[in-house]
Amino acid sequence: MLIATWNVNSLKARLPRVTTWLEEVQPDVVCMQETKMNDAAFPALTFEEMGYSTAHFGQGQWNGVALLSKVPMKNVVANFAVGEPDHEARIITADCGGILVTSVYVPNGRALDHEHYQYKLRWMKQLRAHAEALTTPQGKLVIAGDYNIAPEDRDVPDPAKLVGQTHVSDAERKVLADLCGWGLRDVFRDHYQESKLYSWWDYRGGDFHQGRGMRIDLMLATQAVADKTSWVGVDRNSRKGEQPSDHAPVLMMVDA
DNA sequence: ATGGTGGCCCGGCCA
Repeated sequence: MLIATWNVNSLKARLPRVTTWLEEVQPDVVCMQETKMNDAAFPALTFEEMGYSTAHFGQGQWNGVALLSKVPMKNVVANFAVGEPDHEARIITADCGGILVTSVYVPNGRALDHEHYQYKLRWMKQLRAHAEALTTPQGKLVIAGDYNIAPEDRDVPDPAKLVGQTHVSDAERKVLADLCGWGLRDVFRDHYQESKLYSWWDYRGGDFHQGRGMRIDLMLATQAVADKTSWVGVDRNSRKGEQPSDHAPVLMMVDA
């Protein structure tokens, strides 16, 4: 089963590229983020014609997450599975062919002294509670999406330049490590050790072409899933060309 | 230190 995550940065703006990509790559399950539309505007029929079941949790012009699945999808949960519901559309979960799959769009944080940063830290703690509520560390769970956190210094080009900024702070990395400590593996890191492998590049300043990005789109999987993961990759080509998202898809192949 | 690009939708906000 090929599972992908992609922050599309507006599904309305990206739909032609998304459908072309689905035809080429044929992922079985897709976690999508930043659809930036209402549920009524979500092009479910377009995806259904391509063989996908869909679930969307939107709120309008910001945020919005979705799941596409070619394998039977059931038990859809919009929002957190436990605790106070988030007031923004950032998380959706479903059972896709026996694997619990959660698509997440973690709050950006904006700045270390901003209220939004505290929201981000709280959000990550609730995400751990969400995982605990869904299953045990021995279960089959993938939480994939835009975490807006670069887990380690090797996930950014120049750590010294980012001191004092979001995405790399100790507190953010700690709440991510705490989530993984529950029983999730960063499957990309199980397969690649080198630095300078990214999933997001700012539109500005020619960052993509100059290799300035961050690895902030993560696929976290319980051990049972990670053990069956034969391949992981970032589809950099999808960051090229006309009207790209600023994120590239990340993919993992889970053997039956 | 700022602003750069590109979403939202048309004046800034957000990333």
